Amino acid sequence: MTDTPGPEALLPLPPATFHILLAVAVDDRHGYAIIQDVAARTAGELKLSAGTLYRSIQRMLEQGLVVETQDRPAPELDDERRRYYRITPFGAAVARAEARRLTLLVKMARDRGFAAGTA
Amino acid sequence: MTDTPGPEALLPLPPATFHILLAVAVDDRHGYAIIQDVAARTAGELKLSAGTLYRSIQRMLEQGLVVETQDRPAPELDDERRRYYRITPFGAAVARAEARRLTLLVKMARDRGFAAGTA
DNA sequence: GCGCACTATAGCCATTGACAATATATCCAG
DNA sequence: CTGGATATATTGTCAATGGCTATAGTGCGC
Repeated sequence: MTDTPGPEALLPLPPATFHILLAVAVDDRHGYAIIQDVAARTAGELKLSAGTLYRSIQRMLEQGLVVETQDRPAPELDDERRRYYRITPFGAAVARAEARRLTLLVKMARDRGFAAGTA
Repeated sequence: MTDTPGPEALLPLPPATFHILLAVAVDDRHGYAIIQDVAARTAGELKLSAGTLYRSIQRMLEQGLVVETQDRPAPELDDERRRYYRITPFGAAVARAEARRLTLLVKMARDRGFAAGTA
C-alpha cells in the first residue's frame, strides 16, 4: 500500500464489514465462526450469508483491515479447510471511527426525539 | 396497504432513509431543505445527492414513512416548486426502532473494546 | 448574458448483500 | 449403504441502494 488514507476514509463502513470486525476483535476467527458469532450476537436478527461474508473478507484483506494468520489451534481442534483472520491495528482504528460515527448518529436521533429506550 | 407489518420489518433502514426521517422529525421539510439539513447536521460529512434523496422519498411515501402535506408556509416564504414532507406516526415508530438497533450495535462495539468516547 | 443557487426528476453505474449452487468431508439416522 | 445435516470455503446472479450527472426552469449577482 502506498497510501495512508486514515481510518475515516473508509467510512461509513458497510454494515457487514463492521460486524466482521466486531467478530474478530477479540480472537482470531475463521469465516464460518464469524457467521455464527454474528448470528449469536444479534440473537439471530442478522445472519450473514456465506456470499456476503467471504466477499466482505476479500475486500477487508485488500484494505488491510484484517490479515490471514498462520497461527492455528492445536491440530485436534483444527480443521484444515479453515482460514483464520486477525484484525489489524488499522482495522481496529477503523472500527473505532465507525463506532464514533454511529454514536453520533444515535445522539442525533435522540436529539430529534427518537429516544432509543435505554438499551 | 392493508397490512400492519410492524416497524421492525423495515430494519435495517437504509442510511439515507434514516437521515431523511431525522430531517423531517421536527418540522415538515421539502426535498432541498432535507439535503441541507443532513449536510449541516453531519458537518458536511454526508451530502445526500439529489438522486438519492428523491428516490428515497419515493420509497418512503410508498412505505408510509412520510406523507406529502398540503400545509404550506406563508406565500412570501414559499416556493411553489417545493413539495413538503411530514413524518407519519409509523415513520416515527420505524425511526425509534432503528435508533434502538443502532444503540445495540454501538453497545456491542463498546463490549468488543471499541470505546466510542462516551456520548 | 453567464453562472450560480434553488428546486425536482431521471438515467447510468458501482458497491453491497441476499440467495443459491458448487465442492468436499464428516457424521448420524434409517 | 444411502440420504441428510453440519462444517467450511467459493462463486454466480440478482435486487436494492446510493453517487454522479444531465435535464429543466426560476431568480439573482456580476
